[in-house]
Amino acid sequence: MEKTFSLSLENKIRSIAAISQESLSMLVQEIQLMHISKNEMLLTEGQFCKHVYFVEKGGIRTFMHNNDMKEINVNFTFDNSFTTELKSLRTSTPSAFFMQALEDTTVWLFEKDVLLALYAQSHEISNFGRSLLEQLLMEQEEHANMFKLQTPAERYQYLYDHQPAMLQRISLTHLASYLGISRETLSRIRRH
Amino acid sequence: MEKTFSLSLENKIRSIAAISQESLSMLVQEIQLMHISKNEMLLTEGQFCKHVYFVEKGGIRTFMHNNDMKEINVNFTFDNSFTTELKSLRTSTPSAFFMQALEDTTVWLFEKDVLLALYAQSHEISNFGRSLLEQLLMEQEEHANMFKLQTPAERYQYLYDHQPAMLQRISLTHLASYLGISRETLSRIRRH
DNA sequence: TCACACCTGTGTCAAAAGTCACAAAATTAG
DNA sequence: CTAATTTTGTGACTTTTGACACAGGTGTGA
Repeated sequence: MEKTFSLSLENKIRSIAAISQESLSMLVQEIQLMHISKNEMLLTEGQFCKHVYFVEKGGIRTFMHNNDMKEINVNFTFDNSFTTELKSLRTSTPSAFFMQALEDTTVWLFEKDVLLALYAQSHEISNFGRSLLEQLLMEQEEHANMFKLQTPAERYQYLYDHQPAMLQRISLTHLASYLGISRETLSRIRRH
Repeated sequence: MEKTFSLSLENKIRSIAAISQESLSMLVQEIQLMHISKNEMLLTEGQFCKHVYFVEKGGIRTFMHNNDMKEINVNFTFDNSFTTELKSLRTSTPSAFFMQALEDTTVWLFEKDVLLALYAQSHEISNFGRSLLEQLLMEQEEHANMFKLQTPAERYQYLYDHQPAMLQRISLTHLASYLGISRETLSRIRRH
């Protein structure tokens, strides 16, 4: 662990909510920088998630096991994005999910208890927390609607159009379960 | 429109976040009560959503049209629950969704601009806003995971086990698109 | 209470996706 | 650089789901 100025993090925070230099300093004062290597776990099933994560560079997949013990990916987080396991974080229960680095990854850790204290001290930080949640919820709703409105081929096309960079960094195997289809079907969709 | 004391609303707010009597009063001071009859629209596609809704009694479905202009239900909200169209509310864009009463329904309206002002005045109200979002996000994540982890029959069984009251109030036709399957398939699943 | 609209169940068939098996290609580790 | 491992592509077959058609049931409003 170390700590260094991060312009990309500062820009990201400012893009989510207007914030003064003072509040920004408070927010990033106690965060920790962490490097994790490809395939290492950021969070394991059963652990308590105590942080909000900001992926500065690299990629994280969030997955769980289904009834057949197959891995099902539920989220991918790449450069300059926030993520967490909200249910575990919020309710202080063991995580049902794993979080694993897809590449060598640099992550800033925002500790839950520190954040809660900061919310009480600064309206700006409180607004930032709420805006971040709003953004995550809108993304999640959009993703959920993909499953109801579109066929598997359309879901793939949607990512192809809206998140082309993601497709370069996620293996077909991992992408398939994220789209709710089998590896073979995705391979055949991609062929055209 | 009228205004009346609502114990169920007060209890709901307190269950989401600890709040003093003073902050609670501020929060409910300007909200409006609205009755809408079965099949009436609470929000129409293209309108700007300007409120967070609390359904005191009754039921609301949120739906949109797919490519074939078929109605796809994306959410149901019944007694004692909050809902809104977050994307429209948050980004001040026209709603992509319709919201319609499934039954004669009583709704409290929380105006967006009033809420934003209150967030700046009271840490407790600000915390309530964040907690409500956290809760909505956890529900949404759980719902999205249903589609990746479970078969249509398992998804129906899940609702049967976790939200039995909902199944009594939603028509099979509406439920089918919510579960991402055809009306006929749901009918056959339900037969056993 | 009667007519009409809407909702639900079901049979038949077609289309889509899953499963299994295995080969080819790509990536990784030593 | 090479062997081992992992990932991807594909064929054959099975299972699941969707689409269409239509009958029977339910509810609603005039």
